[in-house]
Amino acid sequence: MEHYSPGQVADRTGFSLDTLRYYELIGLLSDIGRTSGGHRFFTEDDVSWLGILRCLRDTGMPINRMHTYAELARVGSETLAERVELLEEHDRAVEEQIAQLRTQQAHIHEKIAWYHSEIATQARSGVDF
Amino acid sequence: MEHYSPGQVADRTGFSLDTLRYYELIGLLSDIGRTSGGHRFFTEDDVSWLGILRCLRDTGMPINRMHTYAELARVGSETLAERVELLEEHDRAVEEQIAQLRTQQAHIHEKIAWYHSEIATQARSGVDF
DNA sequence: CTGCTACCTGGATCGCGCTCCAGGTCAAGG
DNA sequence: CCTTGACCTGGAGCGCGATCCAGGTAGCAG
Repeated sequence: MEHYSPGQVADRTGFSLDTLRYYELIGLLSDIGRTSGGHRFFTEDDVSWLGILRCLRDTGMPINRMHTYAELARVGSETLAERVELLEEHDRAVEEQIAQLRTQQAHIHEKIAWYHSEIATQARSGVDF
Repeated sequence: MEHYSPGQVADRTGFSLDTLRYYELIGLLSDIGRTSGGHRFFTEDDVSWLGILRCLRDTGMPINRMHTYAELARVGSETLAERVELLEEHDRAVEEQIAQLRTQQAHIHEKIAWYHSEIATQARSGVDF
């Protein structure tokens, strides 16, 4: 127990096998276990770390930033403050991103409303040939 | 008046000169005016169309979707219904995107809170060498 | 007319984040 | 044992959305 094969981890995290290997390659994952035959196995901790990566990735954090975070985590507890700062900065970026989306969405709404009135006008003028 | 040089349009829309040319090339812009010498000039309509493109792009619409929209717009008023439908679908996608971001942001908040408590604990235990 | 900047074209290149492939090895069920 | 499917490695390739470049022309201020 507490060991997962690459395939199981792919299923649980939604990352592809290739992505898992890629993440290890570029240093987002480290100290991934290996069987005597060279096959990877993941621990519960690895899986929850992947959960964090997924969350950061899905909120648009670039890989080099995730890499910084991973390196801080690797160092140990003396980097807790730096890590929380990085997350807080990212949180602000996410907030900003949402605000931007809302603003642009408002423009889309205006455009949609304009289309509706245009369509209504067209209907009234009897254009249906 | 009512004519803008590529450089002016770049300034006003925030798209680079290269991007303007690229958008024309791939069919997001059409019937862009040319001087006798072959230099482009943009009308007020072109600029506002670019405003729409910017809005769609910034909310994550892929180019091939923008292209569909552009083609519908090119056809004329009989595609109004299709265009509004496309925008409404995109609007739902944006809504979804925001919801996703909020969900993931909540996880980030949890993580941040966890870090703060961890840091507090570490402070209490007097680790400051 | 001269200079100078803005603009032109076609095509190559980039950065990101994977994704795919060939050619092989491992490991578990029958 | 043997098969079969999951996994391994190194490296090439992809899709998107631009971005850059070389070598040349337009067009305006002085």
